[in-house]
Amino acid sequence: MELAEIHRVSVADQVASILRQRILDGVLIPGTALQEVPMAASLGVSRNTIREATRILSLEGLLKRSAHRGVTVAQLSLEDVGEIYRLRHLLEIPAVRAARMEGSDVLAEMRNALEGYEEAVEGLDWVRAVRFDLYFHTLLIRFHRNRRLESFYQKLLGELRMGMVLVDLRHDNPGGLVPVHRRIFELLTGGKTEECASLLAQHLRDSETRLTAVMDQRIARVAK
Amino acid sequence: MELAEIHRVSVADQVASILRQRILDGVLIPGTALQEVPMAASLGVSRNTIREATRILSLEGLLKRSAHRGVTVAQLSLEDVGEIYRLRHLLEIPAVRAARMEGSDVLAEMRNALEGYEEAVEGLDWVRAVRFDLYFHTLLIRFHRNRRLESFYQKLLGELRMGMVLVDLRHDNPGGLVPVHRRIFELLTGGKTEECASLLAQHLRDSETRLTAVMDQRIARVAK
DNA sequence: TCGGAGTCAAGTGTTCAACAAGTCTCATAT
DNA sequence: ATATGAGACTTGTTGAACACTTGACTCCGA
Repeated sequence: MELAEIHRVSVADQVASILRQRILDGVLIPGTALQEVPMAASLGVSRNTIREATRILSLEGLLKRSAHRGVTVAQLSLEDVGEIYRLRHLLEIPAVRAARMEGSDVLAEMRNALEGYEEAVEGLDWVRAVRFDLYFHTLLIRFHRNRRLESFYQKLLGELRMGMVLVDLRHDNPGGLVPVHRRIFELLTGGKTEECASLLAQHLRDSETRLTAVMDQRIARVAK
Repeated sequence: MELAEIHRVSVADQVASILRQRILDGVLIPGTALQEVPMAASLGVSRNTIREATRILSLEGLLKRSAHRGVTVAQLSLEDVGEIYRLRHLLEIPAVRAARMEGSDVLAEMRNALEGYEEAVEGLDWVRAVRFDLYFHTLLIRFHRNRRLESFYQKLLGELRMGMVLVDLRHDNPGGLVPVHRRIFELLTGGKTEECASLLAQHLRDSETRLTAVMDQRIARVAK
């Protein structure tokens, strides 16, 4: 008899997962106010459980709580984006330098991420594309072989993803990014570490510029 | 009339702070089991509030929850220590390279931390010494000027502190570390960035070795 | 018309009590 | 000595209640 993996997750964690997914997939838009009673009713759980879930997500930076005023879906500012991208440089570049290919399970997963990304782009599924894009970068971080860093990074990219799913696919075709990802992967597997690092740095700069531009437009439009 | 800073913190947050302090000061020893009802009674709050607080601290890595089995104060393994120290290298070294002295409020605080540390060592107050030691390093990170990184780092050093306060002062005199901290500070203010970085790296290696040795002894003693 | 004080509904913060669902202990039987 | 239950204990979750804030609305006077 095999040892079965039992799925024992607390209700609060499950609720947190559901909400997290809705936020990351752009179903819940930044700024949206969430009320405890309606949420509890719609998910079929008690208010206390909802409160635990929102507590979790606020510590992850996806929700923002203000006392007696309720929780809202967090909104990334331009400073936030700058901050996160500086961290991406700080952490991803050393990651490719630390990369060792020996029997790496990471590479296989990266190939999956790459293919998922390319398919999503081809199918014009923006949400999926963003998910695979950031998943690819998370895998880069895995070369540090550091669980704490990995979970921190996942949180970081979660915040970013929340902002990225909002950009409009028609104005901002991500297709141009496909070759970059593939090239990064090839340089990495080819052992051309320094070339890979500098291409990655360039890619990060481009990505930031692109996101910042869209956010600027959005801000301008709102101000109008 | 001035705009007064109002201190409106939820009870759950206050409870979390109290428990956090007790853990970081070594009052609550790693491995200790915490029960909800007695805690709630002793702190004069409800069970729900206690649960929120423990949820917070478990996300910080200071408590460990296992379903239906209660929460215990987290215990650092040797792997954890290694992981944390690798992150310290990864983050602190670039921090001194990024350091810019222009009108820095950080430097003044570092001097405070330094003096607090030296006083604590002189007074043989180990808990205080560890607190100031790690505070000094937190300030180093501040040169990155990145709030997310800072809060992550604080969490990291919190975990470490939980382990460090346990070492026995008599067997492991930290006095020898005083000059190192001061020297790092001097090199930093003197603009000798590279010397500072390499001294810091050495200091981190020493610190890890020292902690690991004590933990090894402790493990051996328990196994006996 | 405008601005401010008082009023009120709605929502969050916190507590309490109850029950469901695991876990641990310990006495019992083999 | 090793399984096996029964039962006590603890955590997980719910639902209801009440205190406190907040924000909007009304009403009033200038």
